Amino acid sequence: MSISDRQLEERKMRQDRILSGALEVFKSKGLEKATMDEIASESGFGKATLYYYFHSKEEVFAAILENGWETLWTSLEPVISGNEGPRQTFVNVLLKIAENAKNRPGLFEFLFNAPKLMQFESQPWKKYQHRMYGTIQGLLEDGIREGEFPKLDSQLLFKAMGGLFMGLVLMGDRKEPVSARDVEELINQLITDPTKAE
Amino acid sequence: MSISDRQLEERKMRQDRILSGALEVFKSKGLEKATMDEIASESGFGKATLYYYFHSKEEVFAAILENGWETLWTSLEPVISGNEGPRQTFVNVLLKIAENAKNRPGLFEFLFNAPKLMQFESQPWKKYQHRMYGTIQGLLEDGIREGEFPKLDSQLLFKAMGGLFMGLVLMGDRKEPVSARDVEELINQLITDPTKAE
DNA sequence: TTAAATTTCGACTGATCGTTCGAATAGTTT
DNA sequence: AAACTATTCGAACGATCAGTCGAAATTTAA
Repeated sequence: MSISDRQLEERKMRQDRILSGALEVFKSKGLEKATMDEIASESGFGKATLYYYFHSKEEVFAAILENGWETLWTSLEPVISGNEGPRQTFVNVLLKIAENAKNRPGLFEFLFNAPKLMQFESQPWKKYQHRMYGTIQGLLEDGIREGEFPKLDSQLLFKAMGGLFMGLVLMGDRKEPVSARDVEELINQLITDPTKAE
Repeated sequence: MSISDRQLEERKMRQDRILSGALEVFKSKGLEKATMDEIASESGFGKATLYYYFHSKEEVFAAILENGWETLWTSLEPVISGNEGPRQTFVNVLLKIAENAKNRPGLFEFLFNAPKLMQFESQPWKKYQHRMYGTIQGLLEDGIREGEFPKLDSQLLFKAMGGLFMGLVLMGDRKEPVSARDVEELINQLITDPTKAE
């Protein structure tokens, strides 16, 4: 007989345990300064055992990103295929991302910032990243076309709104995370909505 | 006799040459992956010579940040002490930063992003950073009080506007940097100005 | 129970790289 | 020119650490 379901499941649990130990270390040290020894002791395995589950430190790192992006994207899909207007859908997407960020503190700083300086061979998480960015860009374009956003270059608007959101969710002290209410209020008060001009 | 002015000046020029070589390397490799050998060959000195001018790799890095922040802050001072309203002054500050970023491409990504994961002993550039953030926060508070921005929590507005600006200036392809015109137009069209509500 | 497969791990290795050494060269002063 | 100072640098050192090895422990299958 081959390998049992339970075995596969347990193996996956061990991988996840390694991954979450690794995330802690990466968060505090960054990719380069994090050592496999530290990841090992943080996750409760011997160093060599890590190499039984992953080929390299980079692979561990990549697995964290891949997992994170996939989870994020999956949670976003229903929001995106909802049938509200572009502007509201856009806000809903932000709210959902903020919710994710709240549930897994620290991970999202990674998802968005980590891959800057990194030329691994394959970056499978980029698939999700591009999908997400594409979707958001599309929402903004639709919103502009329908007059729910000011008539601006959509690339520019994308950068601005992307940055704004990063600033809200990922900046400053982690102690007081930004609430969903804050995000929604802020966008609606701050960002001109031509359809609501009095 | 002691050391001549010219000698001091030449020494400073050599330090600057090292710093700008180092910036190139740090930009493409990051702090950890950048090697002193590469910085040496990039700046045209032998490796040991670097240590004649700086005590360590970290000191080189810190000198880049310190220089950059000081230059930035100095260029900001006249803008800040101008006597336009808070909102316009805020826009002017952003424009000035964008101008700086354009003149020294790549440096500003550093100034704002690099010090995240870094616990050096002394971080003298933080002085400028705090001054700048404090000033901007003050402008936003004044702007809110005078009704030039929506009535929002100023911390939140600060994060949002900070992020927005980072997104504009530091995100995406470096090839097509955001122009001053873009920044100004975007802020004025995008960010609600209650005094101009029709 | 015994054989086979899976999982674990401490000790070792090899490469990388920050930093130091000591000596050579260039420049300045007397 | 001689004495002194400032500058340069390749070679060597030593610490760190990713990744490997081979054997032990544990689990599963027969």
